[in-house]
Amino acid sequence: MSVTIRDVARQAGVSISTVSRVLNDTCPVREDKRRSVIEASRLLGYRPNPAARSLLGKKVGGLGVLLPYVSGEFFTELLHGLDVAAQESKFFLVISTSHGVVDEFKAAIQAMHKRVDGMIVMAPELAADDMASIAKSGTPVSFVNTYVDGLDADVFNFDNYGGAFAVTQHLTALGHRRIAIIKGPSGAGDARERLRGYRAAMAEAGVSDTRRLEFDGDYTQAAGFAAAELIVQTAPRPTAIVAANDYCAAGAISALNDAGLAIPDEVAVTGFDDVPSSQYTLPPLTTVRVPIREFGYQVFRRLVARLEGQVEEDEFRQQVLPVELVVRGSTVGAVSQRGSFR
Amino acid sequence: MSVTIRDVARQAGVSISTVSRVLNDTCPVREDKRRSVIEASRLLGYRPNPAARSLLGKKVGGLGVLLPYVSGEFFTELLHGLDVAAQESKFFLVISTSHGVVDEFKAAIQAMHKRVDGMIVMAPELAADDMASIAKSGTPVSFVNTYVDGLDADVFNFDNYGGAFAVTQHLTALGHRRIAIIKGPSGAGDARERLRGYRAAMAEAGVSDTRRLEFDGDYTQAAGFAAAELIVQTAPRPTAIVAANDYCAAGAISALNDAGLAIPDEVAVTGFDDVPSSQYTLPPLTTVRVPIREFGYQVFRRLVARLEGQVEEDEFRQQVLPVELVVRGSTVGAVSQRGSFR
DNA sequence: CTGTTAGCGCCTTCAT
DNA sequence: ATGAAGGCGCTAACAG
Repeated sequence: MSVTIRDVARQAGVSISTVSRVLNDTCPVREDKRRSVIEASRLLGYRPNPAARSLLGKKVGGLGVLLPYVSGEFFTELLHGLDVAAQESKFFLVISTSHGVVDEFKAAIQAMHKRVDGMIVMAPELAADDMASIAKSGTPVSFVNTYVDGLDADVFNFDNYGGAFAVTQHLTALGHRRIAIIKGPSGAGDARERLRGYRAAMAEAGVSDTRRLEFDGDYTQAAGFAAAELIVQTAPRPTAIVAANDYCAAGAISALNDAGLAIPDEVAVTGFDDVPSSQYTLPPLTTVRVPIREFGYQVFRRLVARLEGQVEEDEFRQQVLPVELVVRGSTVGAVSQRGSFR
Repeated sequence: MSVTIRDVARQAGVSISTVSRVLNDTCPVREDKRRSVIEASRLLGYRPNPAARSLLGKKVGGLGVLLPYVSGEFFTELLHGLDVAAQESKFFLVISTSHGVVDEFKAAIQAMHKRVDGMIVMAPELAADDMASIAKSGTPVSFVNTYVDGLDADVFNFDNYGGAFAVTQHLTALGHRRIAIIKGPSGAGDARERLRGYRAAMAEAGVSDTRRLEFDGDYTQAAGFAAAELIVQTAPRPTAIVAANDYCAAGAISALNDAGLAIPDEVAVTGFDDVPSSQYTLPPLTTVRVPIREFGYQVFRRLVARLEGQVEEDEFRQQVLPVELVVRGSTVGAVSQRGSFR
């Protein structure tokens, strides 16, 4: 086995409590003993066993992160923000993915038990009561991108509604009226919010019935491609497409290119998220910028504040982070301007 | 506190040993007791405390991953591969980053102690003896992208030498002779290997002295930009640039565009890694494809095999994974072909 | 100031 | 087949 506190005590010629006191700096210890403990500890290469500490009810120093995936630019950016915050706070990150499968998700939650002091959870597919029970499990949790009310947890969302409203309004302001939407997965709260924003902006422009303009999708490029193929066959053909996210928009752009339709002159396209690669589509994508990394950072900081007792146990916050419209060539030819909508 | 094995025992009217036996399926237990234990356990929502288990010398079920960063397409892809493998093997991932700072790295290693059963480490900046001491720490370790001999650990590398050789040879075959290279960080083993490959291919083409053609860089886009600015001022001007990685190549492309030089007609450019965005540079980048995700997966599997005792304790493997030349528009105009070089 | 002791939750002999 | 008891490494009372 590895070296324990007892080995250090023996080596230093003191009791184990003295070693503990020196290493944790919890009570004053005579200088010579203190020194010999420190030396013995270094000599032996002693590392306290975190399991033993944890057993005594101490914090373990880890934060769990539960995401659908780790790949894709969205999650990458989120992880980056979390990582920066973790480094600052001396927490380590335990990461699990659910791949949208509820069972994998629950298994991951189980696995986190007692291994982390808190959790950051993004689980669009999870039912409200499952979330509630996680929130009550004893481990503090922050939910991300979650539209469930009354959780005993902090909840952080982007302004999905506002962003979708803004990008749709941008199109109506350009004169578009037949604006199709490629929706996100029907179960996901963020996708619903984006749909709501689209409908509201359409209604404001006088289009109150959008049923014929709504097409199914699931945030993937493939779905965007397939939906756009349907859209271009619709008569009268929509003059613009609001895609639920950037990947989906990228798929739509491919389909429009295949169909020989000019973007934005014959069909304009918009996305959502502003992942880095959206600057490089042809034409570059008009979209809604989401400050993902900053978002991750803030979520983390708030959770750490709670763990450190700086937040009342029963004080929960529901926070909506602003987003920003980014106008590029996929809606207005040969122009690249950016505007904030609030 | 949370519910312990004792609570379950009381609820089920048996001893804690019986509970343990039932839950771990370690010895036969009378059917009715077994059932009441299972029910009690579910009723109370019992979760074994992993800290207590770990204290008894059991595996903790986690794998540590230590990387310079989590952002950037390279690390993202690597994480993805690791994540897939982790999910399969029911391991959780503990992730830490060093940001290239040796002290952060060492702190992270400390933090992993006894919290994980094994570690996957990528630390280009770490000294050989530090690696050796990590390898001997008791926790099995796999090193990634590491050029240090004689480690008591598995070591996985890409064929950095071969890839650089191939991409340089591709240029010499096109007739180029004044081929500049923008190097990676001088301390990094992979960068050294890439430089070696470049020099070998140049020598093969009859250019044995490349000193005037070598420019400093550090894998960043900014460095690529700066280096290319120097390169275009060189007389006689190089006709091609081998960049140490794709980001660096992207910076060089920007600089060449700013200088009004046509790619590839006046200056050809190559990268290394084939990160996804390299398909979208203008022109698309000729580069070396590295199967990063697959790589992560394999590294993980091998480590798990070791943890499960399927590998002899003192059997270490040094593995080099093949790479592939991808030819795009940045070296040959209006063509997009892909070839394997081995 | 310092050593001794009692657990934290669990698994594992050792008896029964 | 099952219960009692010891101990993993550590911290925090409790005595000196």
